[in-house]
Amino acid sequence: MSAETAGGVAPVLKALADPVRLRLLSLIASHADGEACVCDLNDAFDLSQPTISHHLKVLHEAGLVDRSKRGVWVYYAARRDVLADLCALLGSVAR
Amino acid sequence: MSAETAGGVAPVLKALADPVRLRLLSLIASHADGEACVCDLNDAFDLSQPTISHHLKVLHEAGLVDRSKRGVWVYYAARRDVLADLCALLGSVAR
DNA sequence: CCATGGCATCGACATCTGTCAATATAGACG
DNA sequence: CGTCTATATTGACAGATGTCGATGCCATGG
Repeated sequence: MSAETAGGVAPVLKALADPVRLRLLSLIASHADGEACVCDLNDAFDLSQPTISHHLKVLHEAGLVDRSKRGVWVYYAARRDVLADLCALLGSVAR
Repeated sequence: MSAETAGGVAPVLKALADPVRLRLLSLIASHADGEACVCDLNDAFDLSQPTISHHLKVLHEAGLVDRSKRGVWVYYAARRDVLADLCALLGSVAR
């Protein structure tokens, strides 16, 4: 793997490398339509609302979730393609 | 994904979430027999020998590489199965 | 127009992380 | 034994990270 590739992939892995963010992404992806409202996500954790907001921002900035505001609510949607690309890259290292 | 699963996978992802360690693992895995001597790895980076040793330790403690000493040299071998399991888990989230 | 509720941002704090120079350890070979 | 040579450990330091309370922003409803 080139240094450039590694430098590009590492931030995405870093965004995933947290138990809270892993569960957040999993929760979002397992929702119907692959998107979830922040209000639902807040209730799933014993963490403050700003902390969840922070983790969602990290996932978003890594390109792992899309963000869309509809009325008062904000929905985050999982980027399955990004996850699949990452998976393919790891698979190529394993093989 | 359960909190326990997330808590178990996150440390492995954290070990992977560094450009140097990604390239290290990739280098090790791409070697014949899937293992590489530390002396080869040191030369591939513009980093001090202790720093490389530190990163290898992180990879080893995460279970991503095996360590075997043969004479004066130490060889690290990629755990392809662990990488494959991780890949499968990410794939299940994406799907 | 003001109050409320959902979400983001800020500031602060303790902890963790990546890096290096210095030093230790441990085989191999005179 | 003494001295290389290869690798690991230690100590130190700057910068990043996860968390919270307080606060700000923005739609919606009275």
